Amino acid sequence: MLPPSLRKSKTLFDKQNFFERVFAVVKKIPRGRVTNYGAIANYLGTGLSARTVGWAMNSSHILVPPIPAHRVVNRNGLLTGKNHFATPTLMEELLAAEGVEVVENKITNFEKLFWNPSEELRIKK
DNA sequence: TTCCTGACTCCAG
DNA sequence: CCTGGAGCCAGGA
Repeated sequence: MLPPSLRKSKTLFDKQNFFERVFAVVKKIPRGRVTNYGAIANYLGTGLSARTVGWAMNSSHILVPPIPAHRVVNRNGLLTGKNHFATPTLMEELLAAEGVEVVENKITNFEKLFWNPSEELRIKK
């Protein structure tokens, strides 16, 4: 039985390390590749809490140095978080600089560029 | 403490 | 193909 303080989170990951885990994964995303919130959540074992991953990204801008949050988009390859960057076009520009083509706020060839942490990082169970 | 919101997803119509 | 509702977790008011 989990202690009351952790019982709320059934996925029982240490809340204090959750952000660190998210950041650690994001940092490992190869240049020119992208992933989505759900994949990271799944990798961390939080499964259905993709929103929390996005929330972590929201807090990431205070990090020094900042993590490549622009490589994380939603499941459709849509740049849903672009408005949270310094400028509305910064996210797209950063991706373009890595060779990732973005059209209408959407990453083209998203399936090919998709980087799945659960596979790439080879989780042992 | 309760209520609300959100860089998400999934599922039913 | 599009829309709405529900589940999810952490912070802020």
